[in-house]
Amino acid sequence: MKSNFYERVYTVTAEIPEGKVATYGLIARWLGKPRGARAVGWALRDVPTDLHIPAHRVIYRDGSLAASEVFGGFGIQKERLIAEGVPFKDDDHVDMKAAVWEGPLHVVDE
DNA sequence: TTGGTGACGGGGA
DNA sequence: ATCCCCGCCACCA
Repeated sequence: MKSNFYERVYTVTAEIPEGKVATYGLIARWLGKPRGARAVGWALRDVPTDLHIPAHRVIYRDGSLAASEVFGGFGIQKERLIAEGVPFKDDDHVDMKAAVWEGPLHVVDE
């Protein structure tokens, strides 16, 4: 059993399929921590780049993206999402209704 | 152990 | 939509 919250966040995030996105709160919920959204954001902030975790697919509940500086530059996250086919509602909001991932079909142990 | 911190989220004005 | 405030959580000095 891995009590390591970070690892569990990475595991679920790694499962987000191309063209789909998830939110911090959703991931927290799948991990059994409905109120742990901030902790998820914290975990994603420290993702080792060599793990190839698609952290850019995790966005805000309202479809907006992370601070422009976070992914190495203005618009980087948006470009990557568009390249994967993620539908946008407008210039800076993902079309959540169509792009949110349903979530892992299996239970994520604690 | 305590306290500060932040890639959050929800509710109210 | 925007701003503000507050509760939550894991981390790290």
